[in-house]
Amino acid sequence: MVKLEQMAKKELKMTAVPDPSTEEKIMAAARTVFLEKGFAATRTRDIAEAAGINHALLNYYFRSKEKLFQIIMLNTVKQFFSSLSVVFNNPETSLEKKVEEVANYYINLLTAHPDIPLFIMTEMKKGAKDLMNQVGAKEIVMKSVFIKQYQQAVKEGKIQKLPPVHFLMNVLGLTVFPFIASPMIKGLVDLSDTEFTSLMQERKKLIPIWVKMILKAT
Amino acid sequence: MVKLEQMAKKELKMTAVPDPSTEEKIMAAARTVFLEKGFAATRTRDIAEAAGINHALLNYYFRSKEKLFQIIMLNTVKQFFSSLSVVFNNPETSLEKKVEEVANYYINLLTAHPDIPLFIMTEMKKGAKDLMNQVGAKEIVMKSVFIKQYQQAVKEGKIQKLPPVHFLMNVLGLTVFPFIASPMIKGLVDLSDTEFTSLMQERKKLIPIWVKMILKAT
DNA sequence: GTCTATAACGTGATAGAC
DNA sequence: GTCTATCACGTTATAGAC
Repeated sequence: MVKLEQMAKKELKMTAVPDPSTEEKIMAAARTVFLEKGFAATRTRDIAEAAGINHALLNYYFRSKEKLFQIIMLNTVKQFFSSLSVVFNNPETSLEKKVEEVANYYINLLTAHPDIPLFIMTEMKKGAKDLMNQVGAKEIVMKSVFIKQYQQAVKEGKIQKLPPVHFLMNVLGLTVFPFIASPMIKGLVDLSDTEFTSLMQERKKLIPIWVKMILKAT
Repeated sequence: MVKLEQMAKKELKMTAVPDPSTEEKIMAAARTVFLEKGFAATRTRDIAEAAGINHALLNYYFRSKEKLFQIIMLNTVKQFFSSLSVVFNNPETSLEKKVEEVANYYINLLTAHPDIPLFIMTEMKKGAKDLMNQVGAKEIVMKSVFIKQYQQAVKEGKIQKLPPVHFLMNVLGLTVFPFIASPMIKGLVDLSDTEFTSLMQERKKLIPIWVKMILKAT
């Protein structure tokens, strides 16, 4: 498990390296293909081809498809929660400001990488607990300044008295769901990719307003 | 394509038949397994086992895994949109009432079959357009009384002036997203299945209130 | 480290007896 | 219609030359 952690770190450091090593090329390609097709539907040959390397090298560097997948998965989940941690634990910003920052961050991230949420949700069905522990998701979210601020606001009667889970589901639902459902949405309303993207940009401003209303509702 | 439609209908009529035929047993089992694992990860042998039949019979009745999948897929999407149509096109109910009914319907459906949304969203990446046409999803939603009421309310200045897509995403996001993300949510907050279900029951009342606030927000 | 060749296995599908 | 046996193929993984 330590080994896996090390290799996972390696992938994250892969930014702007002059000439990517074979190992790095494989990981980059694996990330793309796994995210697009999911574990079961991707063949190691697809990854090798996308990486422009001989497919035997994949096993040389990572032993198995499964191991390679675990590394990619771990990093993707890490990415999903890491910046959330920064935003959620900033003691300087208000509850409302945090919502705004979360919406902004995720809409930017998912506009660039729309496959992330469906990938994470799908693969979490096969073992969420392990992953959540490895990235410390529970601590990041539930022990955050954000939650404390929420509970304080409830105590002061400023917002509706409800468990914070509802609030989490609301913010993520409003922000992340459109990306998950984008094939359906685009089919329903005849949206081009560009039009969809600008809708999401609009939501950066709208979601904080909406959430503010939701919080006060009785 | 006519043939496929007929077989798809057959599956829907499968309720409370005294002794299910082999064909029906296969479809029921296929539905369960496909919904749980997705197309790529399920083996026809899994389906045969779940149905309690010889795995050669699967090909005898349905020619291929692919054909069988299409039937299941079509019915699942149909189910997802059918009752929506009834609710959305009722001229007797108000906009607010419709939101309430949609939330109620989906929370009931997804509590019983939590795998449906992730299944639909995943498989729609490989061809949403065809499916949407086959079930007439675009007409059901975009030409509905619901949309007309929405546009009327905008014209009268009763609600915020925004394209109805945002509204659709909001209602579905608040209602459906929690089921998609349930493995993550349960991991974050340490919820049992029962606790999760009762949270969703709570949302039946909350979502209509929240949506009302969202609509008015400026 | 990288390649070719091939092993080992699983899976979808069919032939043919009953 | 149902079963057993088997084929044909694709896929992961490895052995071994370079």
